[in-house]
Amino acid sequence: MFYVMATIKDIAQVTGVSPTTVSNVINGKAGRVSADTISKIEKAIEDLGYVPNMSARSLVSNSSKVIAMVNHVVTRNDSNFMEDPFHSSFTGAIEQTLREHGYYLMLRTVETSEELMAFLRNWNVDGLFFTGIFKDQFFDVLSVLTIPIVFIDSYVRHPNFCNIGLEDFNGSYTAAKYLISHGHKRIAFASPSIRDGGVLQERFLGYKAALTESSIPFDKDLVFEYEMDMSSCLNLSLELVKIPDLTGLVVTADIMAAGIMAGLNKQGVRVPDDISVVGFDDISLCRMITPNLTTIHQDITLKGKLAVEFMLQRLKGERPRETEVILPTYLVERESVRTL
Amino acid sequence: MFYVMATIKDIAQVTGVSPTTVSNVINGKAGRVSADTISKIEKAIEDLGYVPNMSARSLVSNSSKVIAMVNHVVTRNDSNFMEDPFHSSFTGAIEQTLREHGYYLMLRTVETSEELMAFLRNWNVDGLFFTGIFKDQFFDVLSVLTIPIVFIDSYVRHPNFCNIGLEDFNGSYTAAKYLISHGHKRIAFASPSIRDGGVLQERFLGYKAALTESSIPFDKDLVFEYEMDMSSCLNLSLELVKIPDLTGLVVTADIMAAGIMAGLNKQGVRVPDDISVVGFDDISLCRMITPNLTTIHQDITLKGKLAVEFMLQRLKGERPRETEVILPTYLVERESVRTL
DNA sequence: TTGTAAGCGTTATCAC
DNA sequence: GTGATAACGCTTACAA
Repeated sequence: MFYVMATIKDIAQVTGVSPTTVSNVINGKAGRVSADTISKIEKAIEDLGYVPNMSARSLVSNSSKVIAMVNHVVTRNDSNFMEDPFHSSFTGAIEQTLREHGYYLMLRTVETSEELMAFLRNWNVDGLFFTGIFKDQFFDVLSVLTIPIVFIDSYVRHPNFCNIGLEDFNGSYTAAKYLISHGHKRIAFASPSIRDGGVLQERFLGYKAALTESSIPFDKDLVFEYEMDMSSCLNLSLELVKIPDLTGLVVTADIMAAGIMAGLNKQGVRVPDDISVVGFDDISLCRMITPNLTTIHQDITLKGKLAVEFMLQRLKGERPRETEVILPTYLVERESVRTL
Repeated sequence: MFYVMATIKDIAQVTGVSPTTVSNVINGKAGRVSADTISKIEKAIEDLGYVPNMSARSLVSNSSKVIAMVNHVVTRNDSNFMEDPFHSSFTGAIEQTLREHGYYLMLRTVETSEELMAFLRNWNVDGLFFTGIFKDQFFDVLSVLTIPIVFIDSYVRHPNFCNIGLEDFNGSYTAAKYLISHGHKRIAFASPSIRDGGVLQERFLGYKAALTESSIPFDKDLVFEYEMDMSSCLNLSLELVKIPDLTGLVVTADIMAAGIMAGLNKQGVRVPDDISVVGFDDISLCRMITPNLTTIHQDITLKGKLAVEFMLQRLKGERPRETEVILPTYLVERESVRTL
């Protein structure tokens, strides 16, 4: 397949030593090898352009150096489902750090537990990042595994797992409170489909708690579950303008907020004059739209860093003292909220 | 590592046949096996939860089923380098189709040819997606390979490679022409670092050609190479407002255009009243910002589809008649350009 | 300090 | 139809 594909045997032959010795040198067990042979072998490795065959290693060593980033496949509104700046910056950052530590990143979406399990065993996967899992989903499979598993944004607790989470409840709570403190009373909540035990549910509960705390009756007609893509946002804005007295809106993602605002704008409804909006995430988009979006900030870079850190620790066999990190959120005040 | 890890041998033992027979059944060489044993074996496979060990397969068969998506690591302005909706939607789409055909996707960034080569041989990679390569870069390595290679957005021509490209020249040409036809004469060009033989160079040349064709002298002080992140865009907008008589701006990416527009806005410079802007890509963001961004459309989903299609064809050993597809671009008229 | 040999899970060749 | 056996490239006891 490739021009040359030197193996340990080739190196051994050229150098006049045994495969074992070559292997020892490669694996840094240099204590057992004379300086002379080491340099001879290293030269041969260089000359022949030897690179280890990971499949062979994996086969014999029960460690594949493969880390998987698993996404649960979600029903998506067709095409532009992932015009979501998150995953990419995230995945990129994770790949980089992993690579620096000698690991390889596989991407995979799965639909069922069986699929997941099969995949993990196909490749003898060493570690697992899992994003956006819901309560009980895949739980049967995952809790059986002994490899390091790092969850991102999941409300699952288990001693075997690490979780990098976010103050989701708190975030939306703050958002709603902020609107309330600015005189708003009729506040809607917009989010993609809210599922049990998921991030969005927490955010929803935060929103609700803020209302209750301020003695504002919760009105479930003000909760809108729409997809994040542009046309869904447009449709949603059509609904919003029909609501009498609506003055505030809490949204669970900046992109969605931006889409809605564009829709409202088209309807002649002004933000923040007619409706005030608070987003979630604080992506750079917030400063690109007019008005600049007031939002709940989260540190996505840190999230990625922590996730890999956890993974690498567990990979080394260390057990991090904390099995969970909840990153803080805070409100960034911009221009999309008006005082009533 | 996992609770059970059934192998072909186990299946053989349970069924009372030889590993060879099991292997034959698994690989659909059923012609050689009696219907009776087949069903026995299939049952055992089910019962024991057997899944093939890909490492072993890879080792023996010279085919790993691993497809790599390789990105050239770019100097990036620190963190939020990849807040770019493209790669993620792209990668996601590719993974999905690949998976449906029994392949696995590895993500990898590389800095040098050696690194790339080592990686490919480490895993005996079956196929390669390569994004954003520049002329001659990695060329030495890639032209030696016999595995299918699909380029995306690369100006490299070679009989071994497939390339999914875009009318980059034409896109920016159209953008500039559009501005010119609306009465603009001082038109700047904003882009991330323009490298020889890259996509951005083509776009730059398109812009330049439009000027020349309309007898507008090219002024290299109107070419701005800035990163795409928000703060670079802000800085760039600071420069732009200093230029006397500047009325038009051609930008090579929508996100960048949006960032610049936000910056201009902050300076009290209005789009399109003071400066008209044309973007590139037509991401959903265009309809979220005010004014809606006039831009050059490209079909990113189609790009992904074609890329996998090419890959799968070549993987099957077919040689596509065309080795290159250049996707069309066209201008989408919105609100960011004013007639002078 | 170095070498021999077995074995990881799979497929392929060839014999029965 | 079915089954030994070897081989893929590597690591690891165990010898020498």
